[in-house]
Amino acid sequence: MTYSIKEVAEMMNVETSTLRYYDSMGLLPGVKRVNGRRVFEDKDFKWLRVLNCMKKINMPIEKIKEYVELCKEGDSTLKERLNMILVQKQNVLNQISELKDCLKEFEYKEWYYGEALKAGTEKVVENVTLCSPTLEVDTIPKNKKEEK
Amino acid sequence: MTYSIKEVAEMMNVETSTLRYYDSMGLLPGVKRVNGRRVFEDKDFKWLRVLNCMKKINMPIEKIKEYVELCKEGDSTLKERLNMILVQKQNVLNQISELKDCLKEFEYKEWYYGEALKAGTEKVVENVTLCSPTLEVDTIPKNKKEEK
DNA sequence: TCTTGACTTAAAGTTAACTTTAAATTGTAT
DNA sequence: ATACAATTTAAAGTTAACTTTAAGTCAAGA
Repeated sequence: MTYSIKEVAEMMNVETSTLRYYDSMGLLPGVKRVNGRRVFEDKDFKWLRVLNCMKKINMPIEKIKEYVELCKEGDSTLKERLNMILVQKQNVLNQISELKDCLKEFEYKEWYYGEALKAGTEKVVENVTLCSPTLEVDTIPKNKKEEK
Repeated sequence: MTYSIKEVAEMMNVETSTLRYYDSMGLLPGVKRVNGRRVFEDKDFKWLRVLNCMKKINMPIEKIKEYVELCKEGDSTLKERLNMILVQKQNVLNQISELKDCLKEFEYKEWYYGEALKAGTEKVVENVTLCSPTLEVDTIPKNKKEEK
């Protein structure tokens, strides 16, 4: 099965110009041409999936290109590629960890605005920086405390 | 306790010029001035912490400014702010979910290159797109299979 | 008092990652 | 055959988020 650049763009949810840009930056190795037009095959999708991941973790295009170049060089770069993958894996783990901290902040804000809305004013909570255990308990109805 | 822009920049791990830029974009409301110089107080750190989160989840500066403006308007915007927080909370959850998928891809690549290095060549694994259960089992030594 | 270092603003410069434009070519339907 | 839609390239334009520069102010120590 083969696909045009437009079809691939739709599948990947990007502009065709973005795919052409990636190609011009050397990020789409092995994409065949027929009469000058790009023709995407199944093997290209395997790579597009990895590319997608690399983009999502904010790897700069130059770094992704480095990886592509290593792949092109063959088996002699296996170790280097593994190292690159390990670094990026740690990078994702760090990002997930940071986002989880942010999530906590937003969850606190959700609680904060919930309390403020109940009271009709922010004054009730505006001096509270952290959702301290004490405060947490105080917001749990008395008849529910035992269940905890 | 008060802090100079340089001290804050060091604590937040950003350039002083970045803090001035944020200020110029209206992202540092309430920072006092003494003889024209910015003076950061403890209350400013509370906000900087939130700002930091908003930056980490890739909220554009314009969007953050919107939130700041709503805060300035007072209690009449509580509901709107809660909605904004809920949207961003979902945003973080989505990002975490996406990153977890990426993590899987990198973990697969780690396995892939591990196998390739053992064999000395990529040919052994290069046709394998997914780390299928079958393949997973095949890489577990026979004497360990029972333990699973 | 003088020098040094940290601060100020406004404006210009930088960078990455696209996006748009223009002009040309090709494939498909009428 | 002709029109239309999709493709191509090269080059210029855009945007967000800083960063740098230049020219000046201010406080503290020698």
